[in-house]
Amino acid sequence: MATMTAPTTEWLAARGWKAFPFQRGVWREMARGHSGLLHATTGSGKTLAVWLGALQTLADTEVPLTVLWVTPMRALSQDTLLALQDAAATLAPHWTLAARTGDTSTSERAAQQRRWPTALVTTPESLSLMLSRADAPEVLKRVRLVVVDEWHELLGSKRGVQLQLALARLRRWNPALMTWGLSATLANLDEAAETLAPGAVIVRGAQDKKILIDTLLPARIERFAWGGHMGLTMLPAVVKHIDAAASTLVFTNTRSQCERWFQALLEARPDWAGLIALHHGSVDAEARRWVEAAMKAGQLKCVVCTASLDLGVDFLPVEQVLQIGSAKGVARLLQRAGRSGHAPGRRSRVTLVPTHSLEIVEASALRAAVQAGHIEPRRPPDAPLDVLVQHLVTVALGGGFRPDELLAEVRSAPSYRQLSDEAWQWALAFVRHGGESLRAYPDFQRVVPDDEGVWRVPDARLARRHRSNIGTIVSDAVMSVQFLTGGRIATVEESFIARLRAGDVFLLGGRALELVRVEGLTAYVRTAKAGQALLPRWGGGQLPISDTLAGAMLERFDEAAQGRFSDAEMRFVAPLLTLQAEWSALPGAQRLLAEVLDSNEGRHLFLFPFAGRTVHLGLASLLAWRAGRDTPATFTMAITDYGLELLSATPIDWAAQLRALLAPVDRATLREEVLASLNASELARRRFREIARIAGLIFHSHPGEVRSQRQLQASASLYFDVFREHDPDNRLLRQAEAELLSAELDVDALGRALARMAAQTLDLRQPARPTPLAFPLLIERLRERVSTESLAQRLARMLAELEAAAGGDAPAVDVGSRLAFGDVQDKPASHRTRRRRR
DNA sequence: GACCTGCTGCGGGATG
Repeated sequence: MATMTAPTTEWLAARGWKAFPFQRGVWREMARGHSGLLHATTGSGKTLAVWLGALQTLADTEVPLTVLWVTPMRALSQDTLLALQDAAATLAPHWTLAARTGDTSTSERAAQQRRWPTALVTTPESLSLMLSRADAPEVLKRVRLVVVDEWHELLGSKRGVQLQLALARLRRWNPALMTWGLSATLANLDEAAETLAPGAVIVRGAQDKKILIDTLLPARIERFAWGGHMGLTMLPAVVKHIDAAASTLVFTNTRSQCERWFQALLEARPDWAGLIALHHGSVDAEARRWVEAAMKAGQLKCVVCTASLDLGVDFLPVEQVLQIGSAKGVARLLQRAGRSGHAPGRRSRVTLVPTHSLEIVEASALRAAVQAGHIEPRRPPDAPLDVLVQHLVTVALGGGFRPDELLAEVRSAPSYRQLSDEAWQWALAFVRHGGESLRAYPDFQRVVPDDEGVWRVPDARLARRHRSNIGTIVSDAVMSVQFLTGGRIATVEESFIARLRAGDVFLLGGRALELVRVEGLTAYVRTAKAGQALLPRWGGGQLPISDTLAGAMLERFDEAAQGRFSDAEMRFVAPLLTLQAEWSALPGAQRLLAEVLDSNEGRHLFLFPFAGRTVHLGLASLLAWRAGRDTPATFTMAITDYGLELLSATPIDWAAQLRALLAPVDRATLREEVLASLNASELARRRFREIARIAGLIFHSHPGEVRSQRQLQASASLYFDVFREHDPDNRLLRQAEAELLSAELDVDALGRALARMAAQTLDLRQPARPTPLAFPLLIERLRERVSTESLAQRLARMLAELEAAAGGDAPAVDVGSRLAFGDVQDKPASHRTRRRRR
């Protein structure tokens, strides 16, 4: 047995590490057996700090599974394993280390089980799978330390909740278990620490990362920003910027934007072929691994990517990061900036590339927020029953449980601290026989108490099915896109391919492809000529800008209102803001701006709460619903991250009514009103699919079987209807509604926004024409109504006339004549994506 | 021919 002493400064220096004070802080806390949360800037040596602490504290014991190291990504597991092995080779050569994820081969798994390694690197899902082993208690009770890497990534999701339940289990088996989280900085560090482990100490690591944030400003200011969000007008400047550095990571917000930019860069610089690559969630895994390796080896000049490279392989050679379009939040920007200069003492550099004028204000706001240390919080989900139900079956497989004991354990997981007895009984009944409406079906009698009162899974087939469906990530069914000759290219949502016909051309994986035929869940393609392609649209989440960022923007507007333009970005947009102030007013932290404008379409209300598009969607529906309660009226709405538009044919007296319509109400009333104002049951039905999957009602996969999206949606929908008719109190139904309100509509944020607006001065203006702030909303709504061709023409005309008016020599524009829709046929929004060039 | 919005992450194992 080797006993380790603290590594010497020389030992650390030889590996390029300085002994930072926070590292000693971690070692001291560990020596006392404390749990903790270590937060520090990326690339500051968090991993080594905790690992060295583990070696010092635990190296004189060498039992199987002394340390579990949990990472959110398989790719990270491999990297982490190598880093841990390096230090252990010198300091604890008697330790064995291994990784275990979905990538681990059957033979490796078998070898691990014959002799568990001292330290195991794994994922939350693989940890849950280990809990489902019959010998889980014997094997896992020896764990003395769990390290959770990138805890901020897991904290706010059901994956984090699943991990909380696993930790609660390990803690019951070993009450002295230490838990250490590694995290980026968050607004709610206390909550993050407490959610990880009760009483965890917070250790602040190195925060001295130098981050340089600058903005690529366009050649001239567009006072009426409408130019889409692709940002390709910035191409020449971006090319120049990439050219000037050895290596660049270009972040885009969407996969289609990623594809489009990659093509555009290649067209601009054909000599970069082979030197630039693209990387996003739909690109084939093999191709992604190649890109990561090539970037790491310094063979690539530039990678265009989405959030797929937010985490992951640490690219030492990355010199700079470009962010095309809004970063949406302070934490996201920091995360991305941290991809460059990823080593202690090195500087990160991120350059923002705005795709419309207001994003230049965002850029200024982002820098201010970073300087002030304002970073978004991440909040754990509250007692999701689908995750609990899955966990119950897992535990029943992993040695079985007695309900009373398990209840205490589950309540020790912070997300379930308030779990009611009724909810617990419901969850038990659900795994026992599927709840009231499913009693008749043996497939839902998953867990049964034996003679001694221990609940177990008696059926080997159900056990196997459960294991192959463990996890909380529910993604849409995707089709694999392959060449006729067999090479896999990428995956796209079934719905995208379903819209195409043989012969159609689309851009994917950096290539123009022609669809040949579809077989099952595979689409066969051949190479087509570039230049005439449809862009795939993937079904994705919507990313509203964060409260933190929106708040920072309002502060910028306040400064502008006082005539202060404190940085290059604000000076650049000064003409836009000045015009806005002239024609109407600027919004501000204490001032809620509303604009009312009449056209021959009707009366437009523009409101600028700066609360992000999710909140604006709920708010627009709520306003329309409240307004229509007294006087029947039909509204058309548009939303952006900055504001909303309500258009009514009837001349609503907004000046008299708006204040009252924005009145805050208590939480329960607000939830009722929001549900009433939307097509809530359809939205909840969609939400229910995820819950049904996690709770084990429907199955993502049986080994050797692939099911299409349509099948899954159909069966989820069936359960939804059955429950609603025969079991209306079903708690999974209620959860779907609650998640719709919280996760999708963010009704609590809406409540906060209403409260904030009530405290603001309402500044209602009646401008003669659409203002720079209103213009994007006008466009947003037009986009939904008219074809792109005529939209472009109309916009060009509107813009020319608004610019003329802004120039000062033109008479006030009669907006009505500009907005006449007589020449335009209304079309469903989907036509925009169906359009084909012939 | 210009125009295009909408992210990421995981996952079996008994038997021969």
